[in-house]
Amino acid sequence: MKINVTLPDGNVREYEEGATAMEVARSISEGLARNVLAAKVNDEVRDADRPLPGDCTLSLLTWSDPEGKNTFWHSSAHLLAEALEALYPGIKFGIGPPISNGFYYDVDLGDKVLTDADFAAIEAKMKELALRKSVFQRREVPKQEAVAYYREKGDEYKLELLEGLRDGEITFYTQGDFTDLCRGPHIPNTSFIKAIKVMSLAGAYWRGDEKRKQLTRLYGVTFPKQKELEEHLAMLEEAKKRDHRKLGRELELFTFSEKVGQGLPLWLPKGAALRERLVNFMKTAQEKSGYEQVSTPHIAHKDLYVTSGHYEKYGKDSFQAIKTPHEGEEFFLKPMNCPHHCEIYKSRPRSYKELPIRLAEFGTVYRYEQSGELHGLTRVRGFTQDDAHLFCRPDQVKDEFKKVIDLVLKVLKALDLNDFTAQVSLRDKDDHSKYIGSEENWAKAESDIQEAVGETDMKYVVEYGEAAFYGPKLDFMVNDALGRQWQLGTIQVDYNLPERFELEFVGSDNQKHRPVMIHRAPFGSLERFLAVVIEHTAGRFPLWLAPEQAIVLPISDKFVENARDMVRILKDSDIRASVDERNEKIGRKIRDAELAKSPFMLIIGEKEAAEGTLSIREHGQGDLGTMAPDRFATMVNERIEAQLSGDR
RNA sequence: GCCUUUGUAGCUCAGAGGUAGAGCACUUCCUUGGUAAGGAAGAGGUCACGGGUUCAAUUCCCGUCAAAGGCUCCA
Repeated sequence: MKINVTLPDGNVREYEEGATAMEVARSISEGLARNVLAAKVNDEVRDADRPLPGDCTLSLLTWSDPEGKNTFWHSSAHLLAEALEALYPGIKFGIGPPISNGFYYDVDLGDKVLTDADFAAIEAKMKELALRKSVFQRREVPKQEAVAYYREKGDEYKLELLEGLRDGEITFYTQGDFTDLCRGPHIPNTSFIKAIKVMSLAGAYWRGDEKRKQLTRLYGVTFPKQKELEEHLAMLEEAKKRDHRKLGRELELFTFSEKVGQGLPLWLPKGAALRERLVNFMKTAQEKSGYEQVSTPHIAHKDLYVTSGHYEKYGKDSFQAIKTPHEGEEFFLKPMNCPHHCEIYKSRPRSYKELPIRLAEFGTVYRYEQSGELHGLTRVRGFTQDDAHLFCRPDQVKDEFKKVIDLVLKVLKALDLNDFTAQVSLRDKDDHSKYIGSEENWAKAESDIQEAVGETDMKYVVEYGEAAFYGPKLDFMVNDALGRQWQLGTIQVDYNLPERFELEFVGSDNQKHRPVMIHRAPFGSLERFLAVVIEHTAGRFPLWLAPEQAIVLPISDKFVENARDMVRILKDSDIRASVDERNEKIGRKIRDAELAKSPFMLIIGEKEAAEGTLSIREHGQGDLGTMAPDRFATMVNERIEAQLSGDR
């Protein structure tokens, strides 16, 4: 019997029945066979050495395929487990999956406490075992046998995993002396794993449940070539250099103080200038789009959050109430702006004619985050949202959504964040019971969102079951310069709050109707957004956003006065500039300005002073020649305009 | 909150059971220099905080606080 194998290029080849993917690879080329990690057979990823099931489509997976990498790292997790079992006999195993940058294995080490001093020994053991070229042997076993195996081994974690599996679908993989319950697939043998690094150590609750035992999680990363490991480590180094916490200190953007409290950033003048630019940028854009600015206090009466439902849901995780001394009334720091905005909406009767009403506020909110969760500016306890709430009629949802998407795209463009994905989060397909709001409204909003998104040219994915209980949403996940993904802007439809606050408008039928509310924040929070911008640009902010756009460098003190005059001229053209008045040589001033990432260095000496010009040097570019200050200002302002209109 | 690690000058980091060091930054002086570090001198630390062990602790032990990586959570 022969079978027909269809390859990705459409070629159909004939093989003997029982041929493996590896044999197919070998028939194409030895080189390919050496690199095959796994095979995708009719869309299922399988071991390359398993016989093909008959006529099928086949793609051979190598390191360059995401599934190939996953398989490689999954097998590496098994190798890590094998090494750990060899080094610490009797330990128990949780799970060991591949992740986006490597893999981990959760283990119960009993009384043994692992520290990073043990990494070298673990790596050495893994390398030793990898060289044995152990094959990953697949074996289908009856459930009883699997249970018996782990009973004897005394591994309650694997037994628990087995409970969730049906008889007949259980497979074991064995490489060397290590056998693991595993669906597979795996790479052909351990010798593919050439470069190994144990990265870090962490506690991880069994099955992510903090009431259960905390296991030791070991993270590792492996590669088929030593060079790739080195590149990976270099990439991590680069990420460290761009870390917004480090750049924030170096560029004097923000700081933290133990006295003020953790998770509460203090913005330094230059950082505050950045915030100011972002806020102004957004305000201008919003004014053009029919938003109205409002302003609400930082605290509110407990009743507000009882009405909104947040008190019940989050009260215990929130900060403690502030009580008035005589009446004992309870107030809370505001964790979000929407309840306040609902009250603004309610301040008078509303007609269908005035909808949509768009209330915007750069509202600073406070949330209690667990101490271990705080991280630089991306996770803080006090932050400012570029928040707005759109109150509209159900028939306006699509249009409003569309406008918000345009606004978000404009923001991302101005910040050069061109690599992003939009995620549409809809209801669980099978279970509509956990969502509030009418079936009719949901169905309409869900199709509105998808249509609105579909009418743009951006990439998007639809996730079912990811909607909030109160409405569907659209999130923007931005990939930064290092390929890391961040959730920034968000647009959410909300049926819950209009209900709870009993919001109404009078329709053309003279009847009362319930408006739909849309929450939206293109930046998300200024803090997190700036963190991403800092890391994405490595501190070289777009010209329009840079705290200082130009620094004037006099050749010697004789020209300080001329330099000051130049700054005055530039400021008249809205260029942010200052003078480096230090008694230093020009080389030094240039070096420091380059390190401070000043976009332009304007050098003024005898020649320029006589001509009334400036010698222009651009950050990272070098000398651009001389220019009169007004011409320089025009050039800068033209560039800014181009950046803001996304036209470059 | 939990697990592992860390906390020495403004920053980056050495160091040792006998009360501290470097580079950069800072101050003063000299130098007035043309596209990535001019020279000299000086000042600056309760070695995170609180206990304990010790003749002696910044160093060893415990606790607290803060930070890093992860887990959990995220209106």
